[in-house]
Amino acid sequence: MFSPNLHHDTGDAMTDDFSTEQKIKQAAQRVFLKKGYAATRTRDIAEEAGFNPALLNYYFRSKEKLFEIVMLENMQMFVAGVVGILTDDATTLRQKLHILVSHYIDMLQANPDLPAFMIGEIRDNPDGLMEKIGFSKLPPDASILMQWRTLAGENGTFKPTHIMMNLIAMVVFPFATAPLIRSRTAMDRTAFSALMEERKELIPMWIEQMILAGATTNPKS
Amino acid sequence: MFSPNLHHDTGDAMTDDFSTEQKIKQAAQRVFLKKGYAATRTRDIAEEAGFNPALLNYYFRSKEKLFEIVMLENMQMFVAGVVGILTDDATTLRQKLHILVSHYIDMLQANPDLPAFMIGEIRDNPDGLMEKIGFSKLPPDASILMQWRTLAGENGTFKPTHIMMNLIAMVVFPFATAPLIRSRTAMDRTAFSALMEERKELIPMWIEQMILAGATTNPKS
DNA sequence: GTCTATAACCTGATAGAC
DNA sequence: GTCTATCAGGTTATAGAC
Repeated sequence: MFSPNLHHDTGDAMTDDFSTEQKIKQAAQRVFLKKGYAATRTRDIAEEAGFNPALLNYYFRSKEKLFEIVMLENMQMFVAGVVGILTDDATTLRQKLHILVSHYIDMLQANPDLPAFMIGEIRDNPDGLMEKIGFSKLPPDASILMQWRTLAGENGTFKPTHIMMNLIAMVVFPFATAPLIRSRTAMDRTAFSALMEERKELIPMWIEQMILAGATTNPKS
Repeated sequence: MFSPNLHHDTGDAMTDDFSTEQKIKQAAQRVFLKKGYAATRTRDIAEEAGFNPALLNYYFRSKEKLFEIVMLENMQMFVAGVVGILTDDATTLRQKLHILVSHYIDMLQANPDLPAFMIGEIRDNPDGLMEKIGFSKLPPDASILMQWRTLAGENGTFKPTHIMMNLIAMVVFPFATAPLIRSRTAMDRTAFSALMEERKELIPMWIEQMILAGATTNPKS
């Protein structure tokens, strides 16, 4: 039903990253990411890529089709590699947290507009593209879940969902609100980046504390 | 330069909440909040309010003017009352955290679309309406800052900015991503609300831990 | 494959009757 | 104050020349 290349194949086995099609896709990625779907005009994309607006329709048929492609790739960026990290039997829980947080912060430093874009899309298209993404659920015996239970005890006092929320929130939210944070604290882009680098060490530490705070052995008892 | 009522006064002293003007504003609030500025058509607002599209221009002259008004009120919701909480000499730090978190969660339970809306606007209009908001900086001797220093020691190992980020992130982020969270965890709206109610107790606890973890007395020493 | 010209459509805003 | 009808402007998409 869905094909990334709507037009005929080039005949070349390898995909040429400098082809017009690729350039348009990359330009679209940048513009959609910065402004969102509704606020983006196809002319913006053509201008950004330095091409004629008609080429967009030649290669991708419509703005919407192009958006779906870019969208899908952006979403996959969010989940790429994560399952591998979480199911690795060779790493400790502490190591997993470190690797996961570093992985995400690095990715977001390179793509700082991604969080706001995703949040906008989640809103505009609640059930639309959400399923298309390979957000495959973890198997119940995934390494991280076993380790989690060991640390928190079988009957931790609050749900893992809370901790997951916190982990993602602490990593992603600062990027989503970066313009506001920077203007409020008079940080420039470099200072903000440095702050996020600090968080690579801090967030895993905080998360570990949270897991312990919810462990079976309640401080009050 | 900016006046909420562009047309002549009604002559009535009290503002009638059921006037056409008010109804349009409320409908606009709902639609803008759900879809953002760019994706909203003036016809959507008229339909939502059950009125003729022409009335929007009659009362507010343009879509943009109407948006500014609604926007401003939304943003003020975010900061309303917070300074008062943070500078109250009669409450402990722990109490302040509790009150602040409860205050925000209550407000967001009533306005769950607000976070995604704000994030979208921060992106689309980085420096535009940000200053109009009464985001008045705290005085350096604000009660909460003194109490913070007492708890963390004068030279806490990491910046208060981190903790502030975490506090806001843990409260706001779940709402910004609620549709995704609910679909991923098979929660209905009620279950999600209940989860956020739990967080009224949990977040202040976590934050306190974080402050202690960054206190002058380092666990390692 | 790429460009120019233009069609087809949509959206915000206004004029004028009631 | 509210409605109908319509305009002006801008946007996506296509037809057809090169």
